[in-house]
Amino acid sequence: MNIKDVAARSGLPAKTIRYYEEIGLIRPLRGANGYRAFRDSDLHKLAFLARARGLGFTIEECRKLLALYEDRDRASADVKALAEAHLDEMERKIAELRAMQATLRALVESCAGDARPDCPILTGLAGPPCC
Amino acid sequence: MNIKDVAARSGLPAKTIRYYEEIGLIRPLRGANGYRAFRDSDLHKLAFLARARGLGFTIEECRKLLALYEDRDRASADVKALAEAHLDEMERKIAELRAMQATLRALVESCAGDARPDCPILTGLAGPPCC
DNA sequence: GTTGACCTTCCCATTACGGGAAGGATTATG
DNA sequence: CATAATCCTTCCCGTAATGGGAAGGTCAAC
Repeated sequence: MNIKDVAARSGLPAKTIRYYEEIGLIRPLRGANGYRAFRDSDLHKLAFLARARGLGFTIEECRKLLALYEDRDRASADVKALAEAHLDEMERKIAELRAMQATLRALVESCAGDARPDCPILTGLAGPPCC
Repeated sequence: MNIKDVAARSGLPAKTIRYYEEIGLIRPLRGANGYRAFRDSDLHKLAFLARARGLGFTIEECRKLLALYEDRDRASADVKALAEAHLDEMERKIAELRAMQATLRALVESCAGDARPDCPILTGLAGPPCC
């Protein structure tokens, strides 16, 4: 398979696939013409990576997941630990976003949003709530 | 004021302050020795930027907010629109994180997490749920 | 006068790619 | 069989918002 085929089948852009090779996530063969020659195993890995990335795992986490995937003697506990760490990280990000949202929402709600210049959002950003 | 002072008072690292100057968010004066000489107005802007960044606004959004802040004839509606767009963006990100979380959480919950190699997380990543 | 704490600029690294150029290979069409 | 379209390759630059650290000038204190 050439790169366009695996791109279509994995859902990843060709650019991304080349990048994944560059950083050692996959090692496709090479044809006599210099073209990458992808095996089914490469495609499987790419599809795996596409899903893992889609769940928000970083590239380095994906690398570990792939290593575990390829290691038939892994302990599922290792996988679970990685996944739970990622769940925690997402939880943290959500909490952070919610906190920012809450603060901004309060400012937005106190803003008239009309043609006048008075704006509690700007004064809120300019200084501590009421000094 | 020198950079260390405004850094301490604004809560921003000196590096960040230099960067903000480089991209034109602030324009501190310069002393004869080449040191940046920050006025109170610079400090106010930096504090404003620190709060806006803390609420998740991008640098370009901060630039617009700062312009509105400095424009005494702005309409509060313009500020509110910017803030609401940002609220929407945060909402979108939260939804995305929650969706990823839900998927991953389902996989994690079906994983024994013991010394055995069988792992639904990995098989889930390897292929569509049940084909 | 010499530390030590500042300040400056400059360059490289980060994350995970995307755009696009320059040029070779393959395939399709006339 | 020539040529055009489509592929492929590598290479280099750009993103967002800094952080790290080097090389070197300045300033305050002792």
